[in-house]
Amino acid sequence: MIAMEIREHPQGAQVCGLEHFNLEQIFDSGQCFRWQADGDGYLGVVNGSVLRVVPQADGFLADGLTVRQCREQLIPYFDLERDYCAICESLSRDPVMARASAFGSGLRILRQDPWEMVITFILSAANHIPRIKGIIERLCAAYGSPISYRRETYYSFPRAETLAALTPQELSCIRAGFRTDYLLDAARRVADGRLDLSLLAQLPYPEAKRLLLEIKGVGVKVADCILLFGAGQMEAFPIDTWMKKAISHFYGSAPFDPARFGTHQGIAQQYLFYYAREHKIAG
DNA sequence: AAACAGGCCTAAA
DNA sequence: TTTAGGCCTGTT
Repeated sequence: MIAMEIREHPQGAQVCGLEHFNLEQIFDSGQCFRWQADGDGYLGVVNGSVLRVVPQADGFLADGLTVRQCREQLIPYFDLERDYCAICESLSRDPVMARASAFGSGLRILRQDPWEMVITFILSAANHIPRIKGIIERLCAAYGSPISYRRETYYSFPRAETLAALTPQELSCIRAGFRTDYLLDAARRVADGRLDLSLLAQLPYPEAKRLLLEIKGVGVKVADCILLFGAGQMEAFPIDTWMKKAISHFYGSAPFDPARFGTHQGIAQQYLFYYAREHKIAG
């Protein structure tokens, strides 16, 4: 086991000594929707700033960031302090998970903004990824703040207060369909304080989930995605259509309890989901 | 071109 | 408590 190191680089900050880290896998694992390929790396808008990261042999380059910025922003974002080696090893006692975790060995659970995750996964319901991305980009372009980066304009994710003040008609430009009313319910709850998003990471998983389920348009699956990708709740185990296929395919029709994977169910879910989707596993 | 999509809500048993 | 149908919009 080598140790992570962050050092200065002419072009930014360089993170090396990483194992179990692959940006391509991470950005293609369905947990984030605002990263795009950009030259030899990837560009995304995270917490109101444009970030550019470039894969390197045993880590990545954070373009234009200081070592300090890199440490403060990207260690949590990419979950770099968690020992994925140990988790894979433990999960691999299950033969299916041994295969899945080897296949997606560079996956990480991102720690994203909970508010952005609430809206993102509300929008994901009965939808395909390209369309989800389209809706989110139109939402940000219409109601986010412009950010200039290398002569291009990008947009931050809109604030809850901004969206809460809108009418469904004013949101029709994003073409979210029936999800618009759900989005507004979420925005109003957050804006007026009925829902305190800072609790999502603090409360025990079942209680945090209960809070989210009060939002219209948030069911069990969407709540689990929000908790896993936006609150670091590793007990969350979202089961969507792909996971249903994977579970019946690999584990049969017997009752399935995610607790079989121990305290890091959510990470197990990500390996299995990625494996099933990349292999187009059929139920 | 009809069916379906990374669900959820509501109504009805 | 479980189940069916509807839902905007886009794609296959």
